[in-house]
Amino acid sequence: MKKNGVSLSVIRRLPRYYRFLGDLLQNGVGRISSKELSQKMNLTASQIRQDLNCFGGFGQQGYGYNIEQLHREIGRIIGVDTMHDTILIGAGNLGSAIAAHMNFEKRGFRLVGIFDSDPQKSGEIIAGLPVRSTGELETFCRENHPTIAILCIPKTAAPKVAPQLVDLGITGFWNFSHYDLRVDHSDVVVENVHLGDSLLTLCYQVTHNRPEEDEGEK
Amino acid sequence: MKKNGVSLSVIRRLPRYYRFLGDLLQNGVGRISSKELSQKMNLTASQIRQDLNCFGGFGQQGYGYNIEQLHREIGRIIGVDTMHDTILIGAGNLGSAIAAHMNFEKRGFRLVGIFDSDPQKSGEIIAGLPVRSTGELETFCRENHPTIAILCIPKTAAPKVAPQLVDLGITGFWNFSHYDLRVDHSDVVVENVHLGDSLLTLCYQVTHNRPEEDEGEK
DNA sequence: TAGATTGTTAATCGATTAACAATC
DNA sequence: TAGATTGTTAATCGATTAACAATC
Repeated sequence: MKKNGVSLSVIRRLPRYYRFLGDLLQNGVGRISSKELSQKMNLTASQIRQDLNCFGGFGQQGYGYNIEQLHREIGRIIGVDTMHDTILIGAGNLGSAIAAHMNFEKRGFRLVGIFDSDPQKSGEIIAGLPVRSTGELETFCRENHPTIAILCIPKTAAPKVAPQLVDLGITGFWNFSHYDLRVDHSDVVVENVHLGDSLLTLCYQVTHNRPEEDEGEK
Repeated sequence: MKKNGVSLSVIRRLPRYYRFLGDLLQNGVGRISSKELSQKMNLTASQIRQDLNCFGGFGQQGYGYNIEQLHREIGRIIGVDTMHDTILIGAGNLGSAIAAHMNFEKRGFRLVGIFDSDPQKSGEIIAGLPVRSTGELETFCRENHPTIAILCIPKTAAPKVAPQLVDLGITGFWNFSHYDLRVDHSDVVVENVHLGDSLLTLCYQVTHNRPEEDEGEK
Protein backbone atom coordinates (compact mmCIF):
# COMPACT_ATOMS: atom_id res chain seq x y z
CA MET A 1 0.00 0.00 0.00
CA LYS A 2 1.86 3.05 -1.23
CA LYS A 3 1.10 6.51 0.01
CA ASN A 4 3.47 8.79 -1.81
CA GLY A 5 2.66 12.03 -3.53
CA VAL A 6 -1.09 11.68 -3.34
CA SER A 7 -2.36 14.89 -4.86
CA LEU A 8 -4.87 17.12 -3.16
CA SER A 9 -7.41 16.60 -5.92
CA VAL A 10 -7.35 12.86 -5.34
CA ILE A 11 -7.76 13.34 -1.59
CA ARG A 12 -10.73 15.61 -2.16
CA ARG A 13 -12.37 12.87 -4.18
CA LEU A 14 -11.85 10.14 -1.58
CA PRO A 15 -14.87 11.03 0.58
CA ARG A 16 -17.06 10.99 -2.51
CA TYR A 17 -15.86 7.50 -3.46
CA TYR A 18 -16.46 6.41 0.08
CA ARG A 19 -20.00 7.78 0.03
CA PHE A 20 -20.94 6.24 -3.31
CA LEU A 21 -19.49 2.89 -2.36
CA GLY A 22 -21.37 3.01 0.93
CA ASP A 23 -24.61 3.60 -0.95
CA LEU A 24 -23.95 0.74 -3.33
CA LEU A 25 -23.11 -1.51 -0.42
CA GLN A 26 -26.41 -0.67 1.24
CA ASN A 27 -28.20 -1.48 -1.98
CA GLY A 28 -26.59 -4.89 -1.90
CA VAL A 29 -24.40 -4.45 -4.96
CA GLY A 30 -21.37 -6.72 -4.64
CA ARG A 31 -19.02 -5.70 -7.39
CA ILE A 32 -18.58 -2.83 -9.82
CA SER A 33 -16.29 -1.97 -12.71
CA SER A 34 -14.56 1.36 -13.04
CA LYS A 35 -16.79 1.99 -16.06
CA GLU A 36 -20.05 1.52 -14.18
CA LEU A 37 -18.83 3.54 -11.25
CA SER A 38 -17.65 6.29 -13.56
CA GLN A 39 -21.15 6.64 -14.94
CA LYS A 40 -22.71 6.86 -11.50
CA MET A 41 -20.18 9.36 -10.25
CA ASN A 42 -19.81 11.40 -13.40
CA LEU A 43 -16.10 10.77 -13.75
CA THR A 44 -14.04 8.90 -16.33
CA ALA A 45 -13.18 5.25 -15.76
CA SER A 46 -9.54 6.15 -16.30
CA GLN A 47 -9.65 8.65 -13.50
CA ILE A 48 -11.18 6.19 -11.09
CA ARG A 49 -8.54 3.56 -11.82
CA GLN A 50 -5.83 6.20 -11.59
CA ASP A 51 -7.18 7.50 -8.29
CA LEU A 52 -7.57 4.13 -6.64
CA ASN A 53 -4.13 3.09 -7.74
CA CYS A 54 -2.56 5.85 -5.71
CA PHE A 55 -3.29 3.68 -2.72
CA GLY A 56 -2.91 0.17 -4.05
CA GLY A 57 -4.36 -2.36 -6.43
CA PHE A 58 -7.81 -2.99 -5.06
CA GLY A 59 -9.31 -4.32 -8.26
CA GLN A 60 -9.08 -7.54 -10.13
CA GLN A 61 -8.58 -7.74 -13.89
CA GLY A 62 -11.56 -9.03 -15.75
CA TYR A 63 -13.79 -8.62 -12.72
CA GLY A 64 -13.72 -5.10 -11.35
CA TYR A 65 -13.80 -4.03 -7.74
CA ASN A 66 -15.30 -5.75 -4.73
CA ILE A 67 -17.44 -3.01 -3.26
CA GLU A 68 -17.38 -4.18 0.33
CA GLN A 69 -13.61 -4.51 0.30
CA LEU A 70 -13.03 -1.23 -1.55
CA HIS A 71 -15.33 0.65 0.80
CA ARG A 72 -13.51 -0.76 3.78
CA GLU A 73 -10.09 0.05 2.34
CA ILE A 74 -11.00 3.65 1.53
CA GLY A 75 -12.46 4.03 5.00
CA ARG A 76 -9.16 2.83 6.39
CA ILE A 77 -7.22 5.25 4.18
CA ILE A 78 -9.38 8.14 5.31
CA GLY A 79 -9.07 6.90 8.85
CA VAL A 80 -12.70 6.71 9.93
CA ASP A 81 -11.96 3.81 12.25
CA THR A 82 -9.85 5.90 14.62
CA MET A 83 -11.90 8.20 16.82
CA HIS A 84 -10.83 11.78 17.48
CA ASP A 85 -12.24 13.52 20.52
CA THR A 86 -13.82 16.72 19.37
CA ILE A 87 -15.13 19.91 20.91
CA LEU A 88 -17.57 22.38 19.45
CA ILE A 89 -16.95 26.08 20.03
CA GLY A 90 -20.08 28.16 19.55
CA ALA A 91 -23.50 26.70 20.27
CA GLY A 92 -25.55 29.12 18.23
CA ASN A 93 -27.92 28.20 15.47
CA LEU A 94 -25.32 26.69 13.22
CA GLY A 95 -23.31 25.03 15.96
CA SER A 96 -26.37 23.28 17.33
CA ALA A 97 -27.38 22.12 13.88
CA ILE A 98 -23.92 20.73 13.19
CA ALA A 99 -23.81 19.00 16.57
CA ALA A 100 -27.17 17.37 16.05
CA HIS A 101 -26.98 16.76 12.34
CA MET A 102 -23.59 15.26 11.54
CA ASN A 103 -23.01 11.61 12.09
CA PHE A 104 -19.71 12.17 13.82
CA GLU A 105 -19.04 8.65 15.01
CA LYS A 106 -19.32 7.29 11.48
CA ARG A 107 -16.71 9.78 10.34
CA GLY A 108 -13.99 9.27 12.91
CA PHE A 109 -15.01 11.92 15.41
CA ARG A 110 -16.54 11.82 18.87
CA LEU A 111 -18.14 15.00 20.17
CA VAL A 112 -17.12 15.33 23.81
CA GLY A 113 -17.71 18.97 24.71
CA ILE A 114 -19.68 22.02 23.65
CA PHE A 115 -18.70 25.56 24.61
CA ASP A 116 -20.28 28.95 24.24
CA SER A 117 -19.19 32.38 25.37
CA ASP A 118 -22.76 33.33 26.24
CA PRO A 119 -23.25 32.33 29.92
CA GLN A 120 -27.01 32.17 29.34
CA LYS A 121 -26.47 29.05 27.26
CA SER A 122 -24.60 27.16 29.98
CA GLY A 123 -26.35 23.98 30.96
CA GLU A 124 -28.47 23.75 27.83
CA ILE A 125 -28.33 20.25 26.40
CA ILE A 126 -27.39 19.84 22.76
CA ALA A 127 -26.87 16.47 21.14
CA GLY A 128 -26.81 14.96 24.59
CA LEU A 129 -24.06 17.23 25.90
CA PRO A 130 -24.30 20.18 28.26
CA VAL A 131 -23.16 23.53 26.93
CA ARG A 132 -20.24 24.83 29.00
CA SER A 133 -18.94 28.34 29.40
CA THR A 134 -15.77 29.31 27.60
CA GLY A 135 -14.13 29.73 30.99
CA GLU A 136 -14.20 25.98 31.49
CA LEU A 137 -12.39 25.35 28.22
CA GLU A 138 -8.88 25.18 29.61
CA THR A 139 -9.68 22.84 32.49
CA PHE A 140 -11.76 20.66 30.23
CA CYS A 141 -8.99 20.31 27.66
CA ARG A 142 -6.35 19.52 30.28
CA GLU A 143 -8.58 16.77 31.63
CA ASN A 144 -10.03 15.33 28.45
CA HIS A 145 -7.41 16.06 25.78
CA PRO A 146 -9.66 16.66 22.80
CA THR A 147 -7.70 17.00 19.54
CA ILE A 148 -10.27 18.48 17.16
CA ALA A 149 -12.25 21.70 17.40
CA ILE A 150 -15.27 22.73 15.38
CA LEU A 151 -15.52 26.50 15.13
CA CYS A 152 -19.02 27.90 14.81
CA ILE A 153 -18.12 31.34 16.03
CA PRO A 154 -18.14 34.81 14.48
CA LYS A 155 -15.50 35.83 11.98
CA THR A 156 -13.74 38.13 14.43
CA ALA A 157 -13.46 35.51 17.16
CA ALA A 158 -11.76 32.87 15.02
CA PRO A 159 -8.24 34.32 14.81
CA LYS A 160 -8.24 34.88 18.58
CA VAL A 161 -9.64 31.53 19.64
CA ALA A 162 -7.71 29.28 17.28
CA PRO A 163 -4.20 29.87 18.71
CA GLN A 164 -5.49 29.33 22.26
CA LEU A 165 -6.95 26.04 21.18
CA VAL A 166 -3.69 25.02 19.54
CA ASP A 167 -1.95 25.70 22.84
CA LEU A 168 -4.52 23.47 24.52
CA GLY A 169 -3.63 20.59 22.23
CA ILE A 170 -6.02 20.96 19.32
CA THR A 171 -4.45 19.68 16.10
CA GLY A 172 -7.37 19.89 13.71
CA PHE A 173 -10.01 22.52 12.98
CA TRP A 174 -13.31 22.29 11.19
CA ASN A 175 -13.91 25.96 10.68
CA PHE A 176 -17.32 27.40 9.85
CA SER A 177 -16.48 30.92 10.90
CA HIS A 178 -16.45 33.34 8.04
CA TYR A 179 -12.70 33.65 8.32
CA ASP A 180 -9.89 31.99 6.33
CA LEU A 181 -8.17 30.17 9.14
CA ARG A 182 -4.51 29.37 8.66
CA VAL A 183 -2.32 27.93 11.39
CA ASP A 184 1.41 27.84 10.89
CA HIS A 185 2.13 24.88 13.17
CA SER A 186 2.96 22.22 10.64
CA ASP A 187 1.16 19.57 12.68
CA VAL A 188 -2.17 21.37 12.76
CA VAL A 189 -4.64 20.87 9.93
CA VAL A 190 -7.56 23.08 9.00
CA GLU A 191 -10.66 22.40 6.95
CA ASN A 192 -12.38 25.66 6.15
CA VAL A 193 -16.05 25.56 5.20
CA HIS A 194 -17.22 28.75 3.57
CA LEU A 195 -20.95 28.54 3.11
CA GLY A 196 -21.02 32.16 2.01
CA ASP A 197 -18.63 31.41 -0.82
CA SER A 198 -20.73 28.45 -1.85
CA LEU A 199 -23.82 30.65 -1.99
CA LEU A 200 -21.99 33.23 -4.08
CA THR A 201 -20.87 30.50 -6.47
CA LEU A 202 -24.52 29.58 -6.90
CA CYS A 203 -25.26 33.24 -7.49
CA TYR A 204 -22.62 33.42 -10.20
CA GLN A 205 -23.96 30.31 -11.87
CA VAL A 206 -27.55 31.55 -11.79
CA THR A 207 -26.46 34.92 -13.13
CA HIS A 208 -24.52 33.44 -16.02
CA ASN A 209 -26.94 30.69 -16.83
CA ARG A 210 -29.38 32.80 -18.83
CA PRO A 211 -28.83 31.75 -22.45
CA GLU A 212 -25.72 33.63 -23.55
CA GLU A 213 -26.72 37.22 -22.85
CA ASP A 214 -23.72 38.84 -24.45
CA GLU A 215 -21.69 36.75 -26.82
CA GLY A 216 -19.40 38.01 -29.48
CA GLU A 217 -16.95 40.77 -28.69
CA LYS A 218 -13.41 39.64 -28.24
CA MET B 1 -15.59 43.18 -20.26
CA LYS B 2 -15.04 39.78 -21.78
CA LYS B 3 -16.63 36.67 -20.43
CA ASN B 4 -15.39 33.84 -22.59
CA GLY B 5 -14.03 30.54 -21.44
CA VAL B 6 -13.83 31.44 -17.78
CA SER B 7 -12.66 28.23 -16.16
CA LEU B 8 -14.40 26.68 -13.21
CA SER B 9 -11.35 27.12 -10.99
CA VAL B 10 -11.41 30.85 -11.57
CA ILE B 11 -15.13 31.01 -10.84
CA ARG B 12 -14.60 29.13 -7.60
CA ARG B 13 -12.06 31.73 -6.55
CA LEU B 14 -14.27 34.72 -7.28
CA PRO B 15 -16.23 34.59 -4.01
CA ARG B 16 -12.99 34.47 -2.11
CA TYR B 17 -11.67 37.56 -3.88
CA TYR B 18 -14.95 39.25 -3.18
CA ARG B 19 -14.74 38.40 0.49
CA PHE B 20 -11.13 39.52 0.95
CA LEU B 21 -11.75 42.75 -0.93
CA GLY B 22 -14.83 43.39 1.18
CA ASP B 23 -12.74 42.98 4.33
CA LEU B 24 -10.05 45.33 3.05
CA LEU B 25 -12.69 47.86 2.11
CA GLN B 26 -14.11 47.75 5.62
CA ASN B 27 -10.65 48.32 7.02
CA GLY B 28 -10.41 51.44 4.92
CA VAL B 29 -7.69 50.23 2.56
CA GLY B 30 -7.98 52.08 -0.73
CA ARG B 31 -5.62 50.32 -3.11
CA ILE B 32 -3.69 47.09 -3.30
CA SER B 33 -1.18 45.48 -5.62
CA SER B 34 -1.50 41.93 -6.85
CA LYS B 35 1.59 41.17 -4.80
CA GLU B 36 0.15 42.38 -1.50
CA LEU B 37 -3.15 40.67 -2.17
CA SER B 38 -1.37 37.46 -3.09
CA GLN B 39 0.31 37.40 0.33
CA LYS B 40 -2.97 37.95 2.14
CA MET B 41 -4.81 35.32 0.12
CA ASN B 42 -2.02 32.79 -0.16
CA LEU B 43 -1.96 32.84 -3.95
CA THR B 44 0.65 34.01 -6.46
CA ALA B 45 0.51 37.53 -7.81
CA SER B 46 0.55 36.05 -11.30
CA GLN B 47 -2.54 34.05 -10.61
CA ILE B 48 -4.43 37.04 -9.29
CA ARG B 49 -3.60 39.13 -12.34
CA GLN B 50 -4.47 36.19 -14.58
CA ASP B 51 -7.77 35.62 -12.80
CA LEU B 52 -8.89 39.23 -12.80
CA ASN B 53 -7.99 39.60 -16.44
CA CYS B 54 -10.54 36.98 -17.38
CA PHE B 55 -13.11 39.66 -16.77
CA GLY B 56 -11.33 42.82 -17.79
CA GLY B 57 -8.51 45.15 -16.94
CA PHE B 58 -9.44 46.47 -13.55
CA GLY B 59 -5.96 47.47 -12.53
CA GLN B 60 -3.68 50.31 -13.38
CA GLN B 61 -0.02 49.89 -14.23
CA GLY B 62 2.30 51.26 -11.59
CA TYR B 63 -0.54 51.65 -9.12
CA GLY B 64 -2.36 48.40 -8.53
CA TYR B 65 -6.05 47.90 -8.01
CA ASN B 66 -8.62 50.26 -6.56
CA ILE B 67 -10.24 48.10 -3.93
CA GLU B 68 -13.61 49.79 -3.87
CA GLN B 69 -13.92 49.55 -7.64
CA LEU B 70 -12.62 46.00 -7.87
CA HIS B 71 -14.97 44.84 -5.13
CA ARG B 72 -17.89 46.43 -6.91
CA GLU B 73 -16.91 44.93 -10.26
CA ILE B 74 -16.53 41.42 -8.89
CA GLY B 75 -19.86 41.80 -7.12
CA ARG B 76 -21.38 42.70 -10.44
CA ILE B 77 -19.74 39.73 -12.17
CA ILE B 78 -21.05 37.38 -9.50
CA GLY B 79 -24.40 39.10 -9.73
CA VAL B 80 -25.05 39.95 -6.09
CA ASP B 81 -27.01 43.04 -7.09
CA THR B 82 -29.85 41.07 -8.65
CA MET B 83 -32.13 39.43 -6.10
CA HIS B 84 -33.40 35.89 -6.58
CA ASP B 85 -36.50 34.86 -4.68
CA THR B 86 -35.65 31.78 -2.72
CA ILE B 87 -37.50 29.07 -0.83
CA LEU B 88 -36.16 26.78 1.84
CA ILE B 89 -37.31 23.17 1.84
CA GLY B 90 -36.82 21.51 5.20
CA ALA B 91 -36.98 23.51 8.41
CA GLY B 92 -35.12 21.11 10.64
CA ASN B 93 -32.03 21.94 12.62
CA LEU B 94 -29.84 22.69 9.66
CA GLY B 95 -32.52 24.45 7.62
CA SER B 96 -33.31 26.81 10.49
CA ALA B 97 -29.66 27.55 11.02
CA ILE B 98 -29.13 28.32 7.35
CA ALA B 99 -32.23 30.52 7.25
CA ALA B 100 -31.14 32.49 10.28
CA HIS B 101 -27.42 32.52 9.71
CA MET B 102 -26.76 33.36 6.06
CA ASN B 103 -26.84 36.95 4.98
CA PHE B 104 -28.97 36.19 1.94
CA GLU B 105 -29.71 39.72 0.84
CA LYS B 106 -26.02 40.56 0.64
CA ARG B 107 -25.49 37.60 -1.64
CA GLY B 108 -28.22 38.08 -4.21
CA PHE B 109 -30.96 36.02 -2.60
CA ARG B 110 -34.20 36.88 -0.84
CA LEU B 111 -35.75 34.19 1.33
CA VAL B 112 -39.50 34.29 0.66
CA GLY B 113 -40.84 30.96 1.86
CA ILE B 114 -40.04 28.07 4.20
CA PHE B 115 -41.58 24.62 3.84
CA ASP B 116 -41.53 21.47 5.90
CA SER B 117 -43.25 18.14 5.41
CA ASP B 118 -43.89 17.84 9.15
CA PRO B 119 -47.32 19.47 9.75
CA GLN B 120 -46.34 20.06 13.38
CA LYS B 121 -43.91 22.71 12.23
CA SER B 122 -46.51 24.71 10.31
CA GLY B 123 -46.86 28.21 11.64
CA GLU B 124 -43.53 28.25 13.44
CA ILE B 125 -41.64 31.45 12.65
CA ILE B 126 -38.08 31.15 11.38
CA ALA B 127 -36.05 34.11 10.23
CA GLY B 128 -39.25 36.12 10.21
CA LEU B 129 -41.12 33.72 7.95
CA PRO B 130 -43.86 31.23 8.83
CA VAL B 131 -43.13 27.59 8.10
CA ARG B 132 -45.64 26.23 5.59
CA SER B 133 -46.68 22.68 4.89
CA THR B 134 -45.33 21.02 1.76
CA GLY B 135 -48.91 20.90 0.48
CA GLU B 136 -48.85 24.64 0.01
CA LEU B 137 -45.73 24.50 -2.12
CA GLU B 138 -47.44 24.39 -5.50
CA THR B 139 -49.85 27.24 -4.85
CA PHE B 140 -47.10 29.30 -3.32
CA CYS B 141 -44.81 28.86 -6.30
CA ARG B 142 -47.55 29.69 -8.81
CA GLU B 143 -48.27 32.89 -6.93
CA ASN B 144 -44.78 34.00 -5.96
CA HIS B 145 -42.51 32.51 -8.64
CA PRO B 146 -39.43 31.78 -6.56
CA THR B 147 -36.48 30.67 -8.70
CA ILE B 148 -34.08 29.23 -6.13
CA ALA B 149 -34.58 26.38 -3.66
CA ILE B 150 -32.42 25.48 -0.69
CA LEU B 151 -32.68 21.79 0.12
CA CYS B 152 -32.22 20.87 3.76
CA ILE B 153 -33.98 17.55 3.48
CA PRO B 154 -32.95 13.92 3.91
CA LYS B 155 -30.90 12.18 1.27
CA THR B 156 -33.81 10.07 0.07
CA ALA B 157 -36.16 13.01 -0.40
CA ALA B 158 -33.85 15.02 -2.63
CA PRO B 159 -34.21 13.08 -5.90
CA LYS B 160 -37.99 13.13 -5.52
CA VAL B 161 -38.43 16.76 -4.56
CA ALA B 162 -35.98 18.32 -7.00
CA PRO B 163 -37.83 17.46 -10.25
CA GLN B 164 -41.10 18.73 -8.77
CA LEU B 165 -39.43 21.99 -7.93
CA VAL B 166 -37.99 22.27 -11.43
CA ASP B 167 -41.52 21.88 -12.78
CA LEU B 168 -42.61 24.68 -10.47
CA GLY B 169 -40.04 27.02 -11.97
CA ILE B 170 -36.98 26.52 -9.77
CA THR B 171 -33.79 27.08 -11.76
CA GLY B 172 -31.18 26.90 -9.03
CA PHE B 173 -30.56 24.60 -6.09
CA TRP B 174 -28.43 24.99 -3.01
CA ASN B 175 -28.38 21.41 -1.91
CA PHE B 176 -27.43 20.35 1.62
CA SER B 177 -29.03 16.95 1.40
CA HIS B 178 -26.56 14.14 1.53
CA TYR B 179 -27.27 13.35 -2.12
CA ASP B 180 -25.34 14.29 -5.28
CA LEU B 181 -28.03 16.27 -7.03
CA ARG B 182 -27.80 16.45 -10.79
CA VAL B 183 -30.51 17.98 -12.95
CA ASP B 184 -30.38 17.46 -16.68
CA HIS B 185 -32.29 20.59 -17.66
CA SER B 186 -29.52 22.72 -19.11
CA ASP B 187 -30.96 25.85 -17.57
CA VAL B 188 -30.95 24.58 -14.00
CA VAL B 189 -27.86 24.99 -11.87
CA VAL B 190 -26.94 23.08 -8.73
CA GLU B 191 -24.54 23.87 -5.93
CA ASN B 192 -24.03 20.80 -3.79
CA VAL B 193 -22.71 21.26 -0.27
CA HIS B 194 -21.44 18.04 1.23
CA LEU B 195 -20.59 18.70 4.84
CA GLY B 196 -19.99 15.01 5.39
CA ASP B 197 -17.33 14.98 2.68
CA SER B 198 -15.70 18.00 4.23
CA LEU B 199 -15.56 16.28 7.59
CA LEU B 200 -14.06 13.17 6.02
CA THR B 201 -11.42 15.31 4.33
CA LEU B 202 -10.50 16.65 7.75
CA CYS B 203 -10.36 13.09 8.99
CA TYR B 204 -7.98 12.13 6.20
CA GLN B 205 -5.75 15.10 6.93
CA VAL B 206 -5.66 14.41 10.65
CA THR B 207 -4.91 10.76 10.00
CA HIS B 208 -2.05 11.50 7.63
CA ASN B 209 -0.63 14.39 9.53
CA ARG B 210 1.33 12.41 12.08
CA PRO B 211 4.98 12.83 11.04
CA GLU B 212 5.49 10.37 8.19
CA GLU B 213 4.41 7.11 9.81
CA ASP B 214 5.48 4.84 6.99
CA GLU B 215 7.88 6.26 4.46
CA GLY B 216 10.14 4.28 2.24
CA GLU B 217 8.76 1.42 0.23
CA LYS B 218 8.12 2.19 -3.41
C1' DT C 1 -9.52 -20.39 -24.20
C1' DA C 2 -12.05 -15.91 -24.97
C1' DG C 3 -13.89 -11.86 -22.76
C1' DA C 4 -13.56 -8.46 -19.55
C1' DT C 5 -11.39 -5.20 -16.97
C1' DT C 6 -7.62 -3.78 -14.36
C1' DG C 7 -2.91 -1.44 -13.57
C1' DT C 8 0.12 1.53 -15.70
C1' DT C 9 2.49 4.11 -19.14
C1' DA C 10 2.23 7.68 -22.67
C1' DA C 11 -0.32 11.62 -24.74
C1' DT C 12 -3.18 15.44 -24.06
C1' DC C 13 -5.10 18.98 -21.96
C1' DG C 14 -5.60 22.76 -18.79
C1' DA C 15 -4.09 25.54 -15.07
C1' DT C 16 -0.36 27.83 -12.75
C1' DT C 17 3.83 30.31 -12.80
C1' DA C 18 7.42 33.12 -14.80
C1' DA C 19 8.83 36.77 -17.57
C1' DC C 20 8.63 41.05 -19.66
C1' DA C 21 6.96 44.71 -22.58
C1' DA C 22 3.42 48.23 -22.01
C1' DT C 23 2.09 52.09 -19.38
C1' DC C 24 0.57 54.68 -15.50
C1' DT D 1 11.80 60.81 -16.10
C1' DA D 2 12.27 56.72 -12.98
C1' DG D 3 9.78 53.33 -10.37
C1' DA D 4 6.14 50.43 -9.88
C1' DT D 5 2.92 47.32 -11.30
C1' DT D 6 -0.20 45.81 -14.58
C1' DG D 7 -1.77 42.97 -18.80
C1' DT D 8 -0.40 39.30 -21.50
C1' DT D 9 2.40 35.94 -23.72
C1' DA D 10 5.43 31.96 -23.18
C1' DA D 11 7.17 28.15 -20.23
C1' DT D 12 6.25 24.91 -16.78
C1' DC D 13 3.88 22.05 -14.17
C1' DG D 14 0.28 18.88 -12.85
C1' DA D 15 -3.92 16.51 -13.63
C1' DT D 16 -6.90 14.11 -16.76
C1' DT D 17 -7.61 11.08 -20.52
C1' DA D 18 -6.40 7.53 -23.80
C1' DA D 19 -4.32 3.34 -24.87
C1' DC D 20 -2.84 -1.15 -24.18
C1' DA D 21 -0.32 -4.96 -22.21
C1' DA D 22 -1.04 -7.84 -18.15
C1' DT D 23 -4.07 -11.03 -16.08
C1' DC D 24 -8.08 -12.76 -13.85
